[in-house]
Amino acid sequence: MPPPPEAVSGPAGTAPAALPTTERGRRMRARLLAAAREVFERDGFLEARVTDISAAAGVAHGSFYTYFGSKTAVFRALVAETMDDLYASMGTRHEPGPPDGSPEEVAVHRIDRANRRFVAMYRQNTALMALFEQVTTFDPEVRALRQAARERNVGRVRHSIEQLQRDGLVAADLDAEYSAHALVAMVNGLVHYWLVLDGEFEQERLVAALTRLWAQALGLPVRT
Amino acid sequence: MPPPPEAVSGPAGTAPAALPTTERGRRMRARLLAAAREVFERDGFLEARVTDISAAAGVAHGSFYTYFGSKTAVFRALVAETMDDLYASMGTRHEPGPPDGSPEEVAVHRIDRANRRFVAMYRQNTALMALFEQVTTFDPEVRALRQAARERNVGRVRHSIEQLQRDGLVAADLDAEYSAHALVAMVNGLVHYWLVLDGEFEQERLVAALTRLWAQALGLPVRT
DNA sequence: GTTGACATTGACGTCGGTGTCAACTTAGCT
DNA sequence: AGCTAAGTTGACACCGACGTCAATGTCAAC
Repeated sequence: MPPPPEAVSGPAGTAPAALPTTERGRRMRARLLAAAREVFERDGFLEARVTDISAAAGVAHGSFYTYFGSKTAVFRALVAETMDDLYASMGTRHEPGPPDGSPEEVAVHRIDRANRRFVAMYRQNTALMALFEQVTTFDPEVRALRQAARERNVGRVRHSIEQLQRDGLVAADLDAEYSAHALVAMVNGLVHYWLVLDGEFEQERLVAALTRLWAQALGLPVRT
Repeated sequence: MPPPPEAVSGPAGTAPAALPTTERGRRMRARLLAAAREVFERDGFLEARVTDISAAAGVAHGSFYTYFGSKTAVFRALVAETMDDLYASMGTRHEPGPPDGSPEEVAVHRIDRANRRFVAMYRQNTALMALFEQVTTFDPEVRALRQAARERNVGRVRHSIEQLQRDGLVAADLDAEYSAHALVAMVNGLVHYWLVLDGEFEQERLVAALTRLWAQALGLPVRT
């Protein structure tokens, strides 16, 4: 009996592939994950072979299946891991003190910093982000992971907008929730589009455009 | 010799698959193309099988290969065909006369119409557009097709902006070329993001947001 | 140093989709 | 009716990726 025909819904999966209990096992899993990232970035999701991954990790083909049930499974693990890293690195960080200026200018400056960080991150992980986009289109689980990440992001932005409203810098009647959604969608969409279609945008100019759009949308003064 | 190892770069291609010369042949090709669209929309690119396509068209498996060299080949044909249809339908069309109002208001109204048409079209072909996005990420030829389509689009927008500048409605020192790129990227990106991530945007609201962003970017008065 | 649970190995069977091809059908022409 | 080129058919060989598993290795604990 080759693959036990148990009705598990996993599209290409096999055994559950439990997490390792040993130190050695954990190292092995990590190596496989790193190798998977490498192979995926080089070959894309479709072209990547499980064989290539185990080969890149320098281990036997079979070992792969000790830790991951299928190619899709490693990919999901990779997405989860990367998303965590990503948000850790994007969390509130103490930037070199904001420039002197009116509260509005400081706010715009902060927005600019955030956009710059986002674009830079996207650029550094272009291959992987493109892969995420790709797999999102056909794997519901990956889509869910990204959706969750996006929700967290929207929440943070909404929070910032509400803060600005409390400070009297943004009109109180602005729908913070909806605006946050729109702004996040805009940034993600723009950067994704730029990325996938190899647009002509130069990084600095893209950041400037984003910041301007945000400022305009929120009614903050734009520095020309 | 199974697949003749000729060094044609086609990733999964076979014979050239010439165009039909007979009326019958043309009908057959059209049927296959329609069936392909159907199957792709239902199953996605990866899950779609050449067998399913020929079955859906009600013809023998072998007939498929008379007209298309591979799954990728039909898909490309489908993209080309759809893009043509799409631009034909988006071309300048005589809308019900614009509302009375200042020239600025008329301009904004026209922008709103264009955005509305674009969103509606996207919505009607959601499945197919998502597929285009997906395949774009790994098929250079499809990417090229879309890039060309995007260039045409940017050209049209740039033309409109320049017209507005000539009419004195938009600042003359605005970089029309760059703005056109940015605006097109914004619309495509936003709509794509909304589509793929199943955002909460309601169609009317999305159109309104897009129009507002355009107007703000161009310095036109926004109707609140 | 023996034990046994955990980890690793890689040759192998299976599976399903792909593309081929030789035989057959259709339809336009003389 | 007979001929021929174009179109159609579907059984089949092939391929290559996948996931399995019996054998073997590792190492901490006793």
